[in-house]
Amino acid sequence: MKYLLQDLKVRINDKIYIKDPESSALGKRIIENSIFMIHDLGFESFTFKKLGEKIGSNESSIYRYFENKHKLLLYLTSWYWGWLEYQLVFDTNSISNSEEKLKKAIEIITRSVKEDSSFSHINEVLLNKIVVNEYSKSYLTKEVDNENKDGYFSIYKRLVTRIKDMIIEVNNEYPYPSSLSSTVIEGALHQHFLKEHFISLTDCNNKVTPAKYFIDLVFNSLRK
Amino acid sequence: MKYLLQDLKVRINDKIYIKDPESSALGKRIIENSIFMIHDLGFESFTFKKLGEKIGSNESSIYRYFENKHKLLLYLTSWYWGWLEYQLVFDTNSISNSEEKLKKAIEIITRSVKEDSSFSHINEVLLNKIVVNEYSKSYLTKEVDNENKDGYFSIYKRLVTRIKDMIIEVNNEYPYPSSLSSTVIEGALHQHFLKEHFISLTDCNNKVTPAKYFIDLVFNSLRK
DNA sequence: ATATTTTAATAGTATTACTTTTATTTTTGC
DNA sequence: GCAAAAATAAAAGTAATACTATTAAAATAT
Repeated sequence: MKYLLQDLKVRINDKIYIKDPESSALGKRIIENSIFMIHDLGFESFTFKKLGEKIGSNESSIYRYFENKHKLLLYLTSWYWGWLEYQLVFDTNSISNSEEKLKKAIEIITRSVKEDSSFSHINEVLLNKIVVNEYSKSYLTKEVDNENKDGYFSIYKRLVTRIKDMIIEVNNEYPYPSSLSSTVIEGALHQHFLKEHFISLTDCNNKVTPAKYFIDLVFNSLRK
Repeated sequence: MKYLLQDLKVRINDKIYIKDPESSALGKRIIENSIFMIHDLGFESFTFKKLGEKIGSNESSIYRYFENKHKLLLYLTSWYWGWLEYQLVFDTNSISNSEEKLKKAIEIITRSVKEDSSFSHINEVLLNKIVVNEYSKSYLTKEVDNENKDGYFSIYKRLVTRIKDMIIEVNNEYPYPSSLSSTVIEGALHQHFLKEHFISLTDCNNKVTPAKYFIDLVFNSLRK
């Protein structure tokens, strides 16, 4: 599988960038180092000027790739969801039993990324942490409806739909498959955040994974 | 109940503000109009300068009350959670049946605020919308651990704990009461957001309330 | 009526989030 | 291998943000 991923290029909506960062060495350095910097500084303190300094390049050159840092965040998070979707499809495709398939799917989307598959300049471990801490900020904006129309969230939406379809496969009478799917995906990020910063608000810890909690939650809801 | 609320003053951690906005007419105008402006502009575009202009006052005067707009957001959201907690306690206190009590609690925390109880300068309808759109931003920061230590999120945490305790009352063998509580409270905000901006990702709409979905979710999990 | 506190007005600073222009370097097409 | 085109770097500039500091005026409290 690692092998196959070597050639994977996640397809990102080309309105998100001005110039495709995958198309040049500078572009790749922008992506690689923006992940380090956003992880270190947090999205609010991260600026293109600082990034330019870090990669020994100019602020204005970065603007040739992304209109602003919000678009860069959309790029990074879209890439992440696309990467997760690939794993989801790959790892569940051969499972014929629908319960098992859904269980596996929940495991994949709720686990924290432990090792950098390092097939590229993208560090998935850090990117996963960025998504936990920053993803909400990409859509909790006044521009969300326009950006949604432009398809900026389509990969994420496709992922929610995939899980929804698996839920329906298990129990087609369950009345809230979309809400349950979005709850699990968003809730997983939230439980990971709580685990790090508000331990009294979660039961997840070293021993109890979010996967365990969410599998219990989902299958209790789908019992007939 | 409206009557009783007239005298309610939500107690906010006094480190959140420099000068208590409840203590002066200017302070109250700051709160009242910041709610209008954050709702209109979104938190990112909201500034103290604009607020100063709107209330016919000076930017620097607002800084006498709040260190920065992040602290103002913490104030507003703390007030909101305190107000919700009051309703929760008030409306569930007399219910002796623990299932019924939890059901009522979920209804209260997942409903959207429909009418301004207008006992004060605070518009709860708009504040509820602000919480849906902006609350995550108050804790998804690099300062969260320090601010948590300083008790900035204590009202919210107390609310999560109250629901957790009600969950345990219904089924003390359920292994994830804290996670379930935090999932419902955070998930309710999320479902309301999806309802407005990503209808394909939720089953909630005019007819199906988030309350309905979450009551089903919770009680399916608590069945013995 | 005076002292104290609060608010308003003004000005100033450092930083952000860009844009523009021009020069230099790199790539590519022939 | 060279010219043209494209990409990048450097520098400078702008408007806005997120503040701080100072001083004056107004409100209030004793």
